[in-house]
Amino acid sequence: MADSETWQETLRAGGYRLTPQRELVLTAVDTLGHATPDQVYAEVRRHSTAINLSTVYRTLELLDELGLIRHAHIEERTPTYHSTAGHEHFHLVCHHCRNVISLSSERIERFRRELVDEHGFQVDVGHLTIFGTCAACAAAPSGESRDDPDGSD
Amino acid sequence: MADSETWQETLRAGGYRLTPQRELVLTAVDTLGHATPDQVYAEVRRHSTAINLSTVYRTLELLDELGLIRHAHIEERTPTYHSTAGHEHFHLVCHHCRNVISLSSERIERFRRELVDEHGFQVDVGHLTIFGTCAACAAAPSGESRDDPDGSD
DNA sequence: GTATTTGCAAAGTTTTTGCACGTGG
DNA sequence: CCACGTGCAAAAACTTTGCAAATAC
Repeated sequence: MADSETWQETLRAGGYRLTPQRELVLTAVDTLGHATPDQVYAEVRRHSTAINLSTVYRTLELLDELGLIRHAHIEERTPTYHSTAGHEHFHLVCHHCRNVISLSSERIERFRRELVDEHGFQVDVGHLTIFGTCAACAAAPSGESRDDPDGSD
Repeated sequence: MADSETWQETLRAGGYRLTPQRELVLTAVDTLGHATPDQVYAEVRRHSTAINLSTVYRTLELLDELGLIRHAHIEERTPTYHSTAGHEHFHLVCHHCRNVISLSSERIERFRRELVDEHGFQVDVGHLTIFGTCAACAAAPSGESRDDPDGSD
């Protein structure tokens, strides 16, 4: 993880170059909070046309390897990237309204420890996504609170 | 969930017909434990050539809607289907060796309750996949225990 | 008999790749 | 300068769709 290093230092330390595209992608992920490659591309294009979708894919993969961003599986079949600038967190995603709630990794600490103690399994908290039904959607008898008419996934 | 109904009754109750293809797909998912559409297709083909890949996709979707199977996201961008015949469970998946450990929903009961109490969020346990590092891979300094040379995802 | 389901082939989406050109260090 | 990175276009991988033929009931 980038700890106290700047992203520039992290790239350099890995033997990678600082390019405008890499900065644009990193900034876009920070701005968006959570974003699929397509969304990152769209966000970058708002600031500059000087980027190609395949570069976005390559850059996201690189930044993920370097720990400057992380990805989880919030959408059905596209990874969703998020910044690692803040505290480590995981996600609750509502099946119905697709709202995403971010929770600090402290909230899962006890359960995480149980899995280590009993199974020797170390949870990757930053990658964790928990699906279910949020309070609002559970309360709505039909689907009044839904942004998305389809309750799939 | 299919509770005490047979799969035949569940299909009928939904107004759907009993077809050989639907039985073959359901059996394949039960046999495989966890499987992507491709793997289900391959398994079905071992018993019969009388099925088409698009039918597999359509059938998996239908069986999922009816609760006869469930899907989680174990692979990078393909849903993985599993039977609902046994007890409800969730999955631990190792990033490195890709081994899948199934745990009974009881194992997550306390944490599940915390999320309900504090956030009103009801976890969909059957859909839950937790990524991390298994005991064997944590012990292996380089990567001796890996089936998969790549530690991605 | 007839509405549902399937097979087939074609189209749609999303992601990856090869390669020549451009550029950061 | 020169190895690394990017744009472009084409290919690959995966999934969905339209429609005629087959079939469950």
